[in-house]
Amino acid sequence: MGKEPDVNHVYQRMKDEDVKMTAQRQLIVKLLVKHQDRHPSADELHQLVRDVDPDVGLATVYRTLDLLERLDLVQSLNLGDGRARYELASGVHRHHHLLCIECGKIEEVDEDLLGAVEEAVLSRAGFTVVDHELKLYGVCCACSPERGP
Amino acid sequence: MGKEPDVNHVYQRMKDEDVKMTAQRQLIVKLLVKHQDRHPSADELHQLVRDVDPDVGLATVYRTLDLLERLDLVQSLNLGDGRARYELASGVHRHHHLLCIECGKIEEVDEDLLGAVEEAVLSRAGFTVVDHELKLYGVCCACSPERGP
DNA sequence: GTTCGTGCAAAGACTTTGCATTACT
DNA sequence: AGTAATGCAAAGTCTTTGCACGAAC
Repeated sequence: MGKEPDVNHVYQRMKDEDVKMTAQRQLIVKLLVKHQDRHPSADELHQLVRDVDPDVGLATVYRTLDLLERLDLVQSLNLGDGRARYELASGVHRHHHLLCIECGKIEEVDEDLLGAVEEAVLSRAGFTVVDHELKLYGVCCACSPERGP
Repeated sequence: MGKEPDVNHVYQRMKDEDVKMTAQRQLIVKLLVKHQDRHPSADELHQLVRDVDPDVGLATVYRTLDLLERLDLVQSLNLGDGRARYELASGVHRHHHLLCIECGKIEEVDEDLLGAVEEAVLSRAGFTVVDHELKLYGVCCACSPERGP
């Protein structure tokens, strides 16, 4: 339990917002939850959708992702490969991403590590931080030579 | 002096790398230095270029930016508006960006505020950070209601 | 004189949009 | 029934690429 995003939570939010619950939207949400770790692009998600229902169009995937993003149920990421990637929103702040420059694996850091940074920015620049996005590029545990595979 | 990127530093690096110094490249570098604070997109930079030499093509701007990025003289940013933006590289690490959600102003934070964060990630996830990119969304000094304009 | 860079236009990738049809409430 | 969502295809952006010409070393 807790604030982990799950299918029911998303469905409930959509119901509260009076958006129509279509088979396509249900499927898209289900697959977003199922493949949370994949950070799929719209196109990748569309492939997953088509494996279940080949009639769903790519535009519907885009429109549903836009809808979910407006409802703060999904956030889009830019992981540097020229296309938007999507993940379920996990709370007030985004979580951080560790991008391994060796193997390309994407890990997540859920804790908010930036409290001190945000305070520093406020006092030095008078800038009040509301949200943040942090990408850390480096070498993951498995690729690290000292801990080798 | 110091590590601030300037025209001569960039020219020297290009000379060292045996890339040809063309009028177009000189102009592009000059304008990148002149408009450092603008974080121009390729297209915006192209407009600036054309104000001086209307014959320069957009493809040349893209190719020059790619070249400079490969030489670590420029880094591309994703500030969330769907196009790549560019700035001169300023050292080992990228600096951070403060994006005001009210007025859209982009400020920069040069200090490296993430030392503690990177240590935490290393010890908790065994991930060795090499570079990072941090965007802080919030309200800048000028837009802050308490300090009003 | 070679080699590399440039300009142009075409192609490519990702995303958005218009419109007739379909499905939800 | 009325409204909103869908699918398709076309259009829109941003970026890359092929090729002949021109410039740098």
